[in-house]
Amino acid sequence: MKYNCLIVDDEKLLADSTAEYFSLFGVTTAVAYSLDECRSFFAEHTAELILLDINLGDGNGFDLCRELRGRTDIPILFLSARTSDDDKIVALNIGGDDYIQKPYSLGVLLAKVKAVLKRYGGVSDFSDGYLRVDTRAKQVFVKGNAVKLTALEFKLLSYLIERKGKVISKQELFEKVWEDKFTGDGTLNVHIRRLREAIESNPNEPKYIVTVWGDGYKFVGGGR
Amino acid sequence: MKYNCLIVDDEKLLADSTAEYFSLFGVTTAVAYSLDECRSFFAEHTAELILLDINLGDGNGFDLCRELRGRTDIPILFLSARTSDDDKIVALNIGGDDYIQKPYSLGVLLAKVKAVLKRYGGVSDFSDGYLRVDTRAKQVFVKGNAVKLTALEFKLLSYLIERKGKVISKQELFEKVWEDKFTGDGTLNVHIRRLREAIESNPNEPKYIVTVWGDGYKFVGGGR
DNA sequence: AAAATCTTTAAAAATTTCTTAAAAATACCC
DNA sequence: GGGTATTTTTAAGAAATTTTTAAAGATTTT
Repeated sequence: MKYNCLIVDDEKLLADSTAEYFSLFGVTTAVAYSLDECRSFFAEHTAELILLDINLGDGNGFDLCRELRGRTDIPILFLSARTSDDDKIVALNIGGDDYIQKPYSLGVLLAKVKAVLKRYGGVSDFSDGYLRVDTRAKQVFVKGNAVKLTALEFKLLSYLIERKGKVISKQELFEKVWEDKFTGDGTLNVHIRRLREAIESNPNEPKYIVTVWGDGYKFVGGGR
Repeated sequence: MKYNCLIVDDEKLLADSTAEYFSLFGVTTAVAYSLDECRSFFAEHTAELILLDINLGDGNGFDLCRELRGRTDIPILFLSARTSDDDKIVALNIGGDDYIQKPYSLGVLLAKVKAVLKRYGGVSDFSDGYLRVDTRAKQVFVKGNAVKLTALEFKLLSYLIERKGKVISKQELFEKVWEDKFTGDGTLNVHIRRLREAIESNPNEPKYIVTVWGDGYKFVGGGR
C-alpha cells in the first residue's frame, strides 16, 4: 500500500497521536518505531514522504537518511529535539528536505506536510495544448482525443512525467516500471517507440520523450 | 539574469548581509526591499527561489505570495519574526513552501536554501553569465542556449567542474571518467577539444578548460 | 634548436538506439 | 475449457551516434 506519510519515531505516543491527527485530515499515515521497522515497512509498502526522528532506539536517523537516499528521492523531513545548528545543517546536507524542531505544533506540521505533498507528491499529470495525461482517470488525450495505452505503457509514461526534466536511466525504468524484472533493453525500446507513436505528433522527432544517448530517456514538457 | 535566490525584505541590513553571505557560498542572490522592487525585479530577471518577509513597508508578503502563485511555481520560503502558529499555517496554505523563524542562523538558512535549490531548482552545478551546467537534466547552456554534449563529454565536464580550480592529471581523468579504462592520451585530447568547441567562446584560447602543461587540465570559473 | 607535450583533423571502429516483424505470454469472452 | 484478442517480449538487421585511432601540425619547455 502507498501511504502519504511515514513517521519514524521511537516516542510511540507522540508518533501515534500525530499519525491519528494526520489521518483525520486526510493524510494517510503509517508509523515505524525503529530503523528496523522502517526497513520492513519499505519492503512491503511505500510512502510519499518521511518524517524522521534523529534519535532512534536502534540507531541514528542520519544513517537511515543516507541509506534511503541511495535508492529513493522521496522527501525526508527530520523531526528532532536537538537544537544545535550543526545538526540542522548536517540533516539538510545529507539529503534531508527540512528540519522541524520538537516539540512541534500538530497544525503547523500538518500544513507543512501538505505543502510538501502538494509540491512533490507523485504528480504525474501533465497538460499542455497538445497532450493531456490524467492519472486518476488513467487517460491520455492528444489534441483532445482519447488515446489508448496499455497498462504498462501508461505506467511508463507516468513515471517519466513524474520525473519530468530529469534523465531517467534504463536501469531505473526497469526498477520502477517493471519492478526490477529486467527483460532486456529491446523491450524498453519497443515500448518507448509505441509511446512515441501514441503521443508524439512526429514519432521520429520526439518532443516529449527524448532519448539521452548513453543514458536513458527524459520527458520534456514546458517549464515547470 | 537568472539568480538562484531573491530576498524580499525591508530590513536592509539583514537582507544585504544575508545576500552577501549566500554569494560567498556560491548562491547568487538579489535583494528587493519592497513589493514594488520585487515586481520590477521580475520584469527583468528571474530567480529559482524566493525568501519572502511578511511585514513589508508597502504591503504584505502573503499578498505577494498569492500574486506570484498566479503565474509561477517557484518555491517561496517565508521569513518572519511573527511566531503565531496561525501565520505559519496561512503561509503554508497559500502556497508557501516553508516558514522560517527570524532571527535565523545564516548557516542553517543557507543549507535550507541549497536543499530547496537542489530538489526543485535547476541544480546548476556551475553558472555564470555565459555558461550553465545542470546535472539533473544533463544539460549545458551557453548564453542561454542548450548545447549538446555526449554522455562522456558531459561526465568529463562534470568531473572537471566538481574539482573546479584544481589541476586534474590525465591519469586521474581516466580513472574517474573512463573508470580506469586507459585508451591513450589522444583520446583525452580529442574530448577536451570537443568540449572546448562546445562551451568556449574561443576554443583556441580556452577560459574554462585550461591546459596545465605537463600535468593535466583545470576548470576555471568564478560562479558556482 | 631539440625534445617533449599538446592540438587538430579526418576517418575507422565500436557502441547504442531504432525499426520491424514475429513469437510468447497474458487476458478475455463465449 | 477452447478459442480469440490483446499485450509483452524477443530478435536481428539497419541506422545513427559516439569513441578511438592515428598522423601531421603547433606550441611550450629546457
